[in-house]
Amino acid sequence: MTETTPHRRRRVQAKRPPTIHDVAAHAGVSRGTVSRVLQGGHNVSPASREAVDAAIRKLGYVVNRAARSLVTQRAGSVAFLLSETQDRFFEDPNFTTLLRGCTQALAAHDIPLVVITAGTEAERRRITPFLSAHHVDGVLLISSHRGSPMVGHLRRAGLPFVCCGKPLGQRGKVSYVAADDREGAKEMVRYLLESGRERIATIAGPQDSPGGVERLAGYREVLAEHGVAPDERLVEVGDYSWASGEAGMQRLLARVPDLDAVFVASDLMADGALTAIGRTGRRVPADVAVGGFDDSPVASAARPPLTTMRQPWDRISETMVGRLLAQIGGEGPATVILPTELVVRESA
Amino acid sequence: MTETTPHRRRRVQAKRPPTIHDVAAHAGVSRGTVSRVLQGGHNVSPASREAVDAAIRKLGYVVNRAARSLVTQRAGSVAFLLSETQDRFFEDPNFTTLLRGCTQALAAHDIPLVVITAGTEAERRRITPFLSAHHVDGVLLISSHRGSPMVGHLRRAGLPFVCCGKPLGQRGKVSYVAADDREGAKEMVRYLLESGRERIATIAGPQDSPGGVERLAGYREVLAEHGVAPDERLVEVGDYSWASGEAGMQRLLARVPDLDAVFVASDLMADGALTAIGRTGRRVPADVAVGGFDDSPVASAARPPLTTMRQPWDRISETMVGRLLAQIGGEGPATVILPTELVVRESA
DNA sequence: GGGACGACTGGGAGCGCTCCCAGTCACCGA
DNA sequence: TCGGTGACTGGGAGCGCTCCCAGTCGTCCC
Repeated sequence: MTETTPHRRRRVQAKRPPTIHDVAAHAGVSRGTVSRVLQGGHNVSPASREAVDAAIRKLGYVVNRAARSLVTQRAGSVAFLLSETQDRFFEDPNFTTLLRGCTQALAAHDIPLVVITAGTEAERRRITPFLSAHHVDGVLLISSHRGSPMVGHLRRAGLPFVCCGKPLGQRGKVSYVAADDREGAKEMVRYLLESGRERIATIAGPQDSPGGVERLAGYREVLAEHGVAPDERLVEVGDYSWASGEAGMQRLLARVPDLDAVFVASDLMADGALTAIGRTGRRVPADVAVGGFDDSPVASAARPPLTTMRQPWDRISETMVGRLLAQIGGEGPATVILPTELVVRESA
Repeated sequence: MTETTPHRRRRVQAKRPPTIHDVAAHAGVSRGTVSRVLQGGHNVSPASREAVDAAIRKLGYVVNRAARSLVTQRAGSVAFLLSETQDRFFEDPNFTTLLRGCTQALAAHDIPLVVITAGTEAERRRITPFLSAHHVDGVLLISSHRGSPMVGHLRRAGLPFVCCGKPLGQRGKVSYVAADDREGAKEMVRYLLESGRERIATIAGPQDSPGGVERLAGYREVLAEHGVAPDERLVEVGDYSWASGEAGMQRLLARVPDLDAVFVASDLMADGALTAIGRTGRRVPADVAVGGFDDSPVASAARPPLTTMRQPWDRISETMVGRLLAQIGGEGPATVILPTELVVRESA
């Protein structure tokens, strides 16, 4: 009778971390019971729960995410996907605020955040398999441009996602969270009007970005509501960069020397505008009032500090994460618009 | 004779993604052979390899990372760990540059980057189990302060890690990649001396950060080498923030009105210094030359644009990733110092 | 008394991989 | 002819979990 040699291989390794099996043995219960405690402890007697908790603490047990993922078919992580030319985002001061907010909001749920860039076609090709294989459970999509190709990819992959800002040029229902750009712009322009300004110019954001479009629309709307005749010579369009703000302001001042206020669609551009104004010898806010948008760090560092509309980044990131988790949990898409807040400093 | 009912449960679900088994069946080989192809194709006949590749393409097969992790005991991902008060980093323009560089360098190896913050004690407690359970294979540690507690944690967890910048106050060998702060500072001060400046002040960085210490040391060293008597009235210490640069410059000018140059340890502080100088009616660079450090975006946006030392962020992040992967592969710790580069603009 | 029910538990099966052993087959040199 | 060797392959075992089924108890109601 030959003895069966059951190739017990058991990789030799220095002290493997404890498994659910060890915990079960220590607590004198079965693996099933430990697993039940791990996911909330329903249908577990108080005595068992306590024994398991004690064993977990004693052994320093941490669940093995790979094993869990394998059976639950869930990655247990979420992606922060930058679908945009690198520089545009990485130089945007709002970007880090958003990243920080999302990281924190997810940390509360114990969900790791994976950062992925998809600025070029090559990068998109590389990450598509990653996404369609569901190596993350959902995606926070950061893209400011019209028609990001990622929206289509994500839909096809069947991955839940939430956009930051309204995605332009998309058919069908897309989840997004955005600040109320139009209402924010209106409030700022209204504030300028009410503080007695009469010739209010604007430097808008790029017209292929939702913020750019909406803020310009808000500007026009308020003026119309107040019976001010539209004057296209008072409108410049920038690209959110410092330089475009400076250049835009220069053109505005050349065209309409007696303007007495300007609503600039981003703080960075507003800072550039400040420089252009200063160069002509005009004083801010005495001669020209300047209103920005974002309340990014440059706003308080600018000279004079900028009056601006604060974007509620904390709430935006929290809401994005909340929505994403809801969608991963099976809920349908939704859109959330959050109010902005006027921050009065010295420039207006 | 009761028939054994083998509870074939096989979760019913809409079209599961193809597994290695499906690929094997399609290619007419065994799972083992597919697996071998997946990891480089050693000991696989060309015919098999080709059949497997074709099957993979046809089925759109993507390896299941969870399953692989489970058996290899490797997470297949790496952490970007911010061990620092949130704001300090998230407002640092270099931070995003570094994050971008690391993401890109890792993307080339198909390794996802997980962002983790550990600014507070509570956060550290939360992430410690995550790290010690090896939910990532290694850590890129971003911390500018003396004695980050994370170094100890990581050591205890046996996780490979590489610091960005020399970690202060650490015993034992720690891997790090840093710019040559001291040599960079020396080059800048040398440049100021050679362009005829005689009373050169400095606004140093915080003295609990390696950059702060080294750049100040470099400043002192060059002056000594050139036979300039040390004068502590010419030294101010800031915290890298815009405001501290402005305040420091104000104090310097009050104390030593006839200084004709200043070496500022960061561009952000240098921009603040510019404002303080401008307010006194002095001209830059005619009256006071200003040299910064970093070559961050503010350097070119400043008025006048800053002459500064460029930190080689791209190479730093690439090198950090390279070192980390080497350590994950079993190599020992190492330190790498990369040269900085003088960028001459208008301020000096 | 007996059936129904709810609370709780144990443990088999299986998630999709990699690892490793035992082959098989051709080829070579003695 | 035969053993040895190297290239290649198949498939069992097992990584650490969760899921689910089949139990085992009390309890309660008819």
